[in-house]
Amino acid sequence: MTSSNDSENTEERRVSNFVRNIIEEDIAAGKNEGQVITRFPPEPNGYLHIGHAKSICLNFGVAERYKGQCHLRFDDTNPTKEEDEYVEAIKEDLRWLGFDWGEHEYYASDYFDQLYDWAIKLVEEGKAYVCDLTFEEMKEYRGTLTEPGRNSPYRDRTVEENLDLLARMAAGEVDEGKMVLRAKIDMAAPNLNLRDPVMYRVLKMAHHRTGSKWNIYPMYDFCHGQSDSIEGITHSVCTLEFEDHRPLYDWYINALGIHHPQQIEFARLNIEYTMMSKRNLLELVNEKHVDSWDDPRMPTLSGMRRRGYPPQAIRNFCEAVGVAKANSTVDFAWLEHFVRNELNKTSPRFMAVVNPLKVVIENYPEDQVDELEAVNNPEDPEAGTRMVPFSKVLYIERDDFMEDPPKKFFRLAPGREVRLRYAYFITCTEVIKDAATGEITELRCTYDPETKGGNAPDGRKVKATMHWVSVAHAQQAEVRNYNQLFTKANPKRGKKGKHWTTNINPESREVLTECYIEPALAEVKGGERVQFERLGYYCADNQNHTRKAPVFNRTVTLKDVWAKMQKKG
RNA sequence: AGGGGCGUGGCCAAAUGGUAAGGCACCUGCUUUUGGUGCAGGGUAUUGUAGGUUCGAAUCCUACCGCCCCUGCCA
Repeated sequence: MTSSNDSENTEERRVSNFVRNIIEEDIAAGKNEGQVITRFPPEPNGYLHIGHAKSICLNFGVAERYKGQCHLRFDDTNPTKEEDEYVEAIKEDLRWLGFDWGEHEYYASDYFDQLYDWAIKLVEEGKAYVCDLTFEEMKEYRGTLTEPGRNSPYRDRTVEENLDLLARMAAGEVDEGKMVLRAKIDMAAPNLNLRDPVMYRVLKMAHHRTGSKWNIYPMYDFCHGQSDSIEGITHSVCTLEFEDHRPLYDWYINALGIHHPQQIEFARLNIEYTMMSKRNLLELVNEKHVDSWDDPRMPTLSGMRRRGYPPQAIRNFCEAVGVAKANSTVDFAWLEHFVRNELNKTSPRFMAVVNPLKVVIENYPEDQVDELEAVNNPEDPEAGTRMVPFSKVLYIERDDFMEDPPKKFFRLAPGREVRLRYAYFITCTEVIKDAATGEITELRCTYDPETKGGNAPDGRKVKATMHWVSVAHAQQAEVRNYNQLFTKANPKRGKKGKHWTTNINPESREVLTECYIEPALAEVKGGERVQFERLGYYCADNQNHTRKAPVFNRTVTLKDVWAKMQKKG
């Protein structure tokens, strides 16, 4: 894999974060024999988003940096939510990001037998019991944040009875919701997680990997720490909300006397104008606010892939964002910076007119066609050149002409001369309008044959260079311009009583069907990333794009000082 | 209110007692056949507040303020 200068520089600049500091101290102290084993533990119940990418980059990054390894483990303890489809999608996203877990692909369900044995051990030691309380009763017995809970009336069952009941639960003799296995810890603990937490619940449902073998399934809390332990994880990196669970994991691990991974919690990633919770993303999909999980407006990795974000840009972004314990929300502009930076170096340039205005070059011979040489990527000489056809009738961008331009506008206007990129200087001589609506329908211009290629022999300068396309040679295409999915930087914080979906941006997608692309651009394949000169970076849609009916998604616009000036007024 | 965390410029984030990095954003110039890229420069911080310890504090202590998480048989 080529590591770009950018990623190397970022690597150098980011001297430390607290997770790396801890690991380096551990290595220096000879802890775990200097080994570093991390893991990325997704639940296969949805698609990965950029928030996961932060965790992925951290876990795989740290493993690589310290010559360790990172496991991929699916936390599949709840058969009611998990599916193989998600397992495959997650693996695809991970590979796309560029990470390799080798043979270290695991499933929490691989440990179900071991977990059950451990549960029996805890029962035998009087550290766990079967409880018949209903949901409502359990809640009531749990107490509140400020009041201690009360012991369950089933708390003092004999070991024999507990063993028998647990076996019956496992054998399918107990209905769902009737009994659970709980750890006997402390109903008065100020940390609610320690108030006799549930270890096993009855779920008579087939599991995507273990089939119908089990009628009971371990809770995440009774599974996660032990899974890390079994795999010999040295540093178990997770998000802040699990800080409160650490004492419970410690309790299980100590009670079982097994390897103790060190859990380190960090703040999850938030980005302006988007949201990162699987629940909300699922709602966007289910309620058809977006087309699918991989809708280019989604912050999912599959959505970003479809939108045209390069994986390296996401990795560089995650590296730059850093790792800390303070909750934070990153500027959207920062993400876009990394996307542009990567794309600028790698995408071939083409001319495409997205909002056409017809231009007739009056003094250009009717049947003549010039083939003009254009540079494919000024940032990369190796990308070479291509030929672009020029003829009498062209399209230019509607925004590139103003009949009555303000001072700062230096594109085409009546009587003004500009350059058509790689072609000629042209001067606007006449504006033709629709008699009824007053809309400009066509421009008449003249060209200077001496300026072929874009330079005037007499040395005269021109203030603007514009992109264009020859009508006779252009292919029509669909262009989907995407904007922020939400109108608020924090979509969740809207007016009181208003659902967050009311903050969805009605202009998040603009579909343009009357677009024209130069011939070479029509050769591009689905998934390829290109630049439309002067407009932005685009990606041929990885599902709908065909040679006959091209479809391009806008990844991100180019920076545009003119647009910025207009916005400011 | 009980418990667990967190507060460094507009946004992230370094600095683990020695006198506030860096990036993004923003602003100025220069370069430019993308108003792109690149280059040069610039302004933003009494490090949440108030005290204290110290020759010296973002870093240690105390109090206060603010924000986040926790009462699923979800993860």
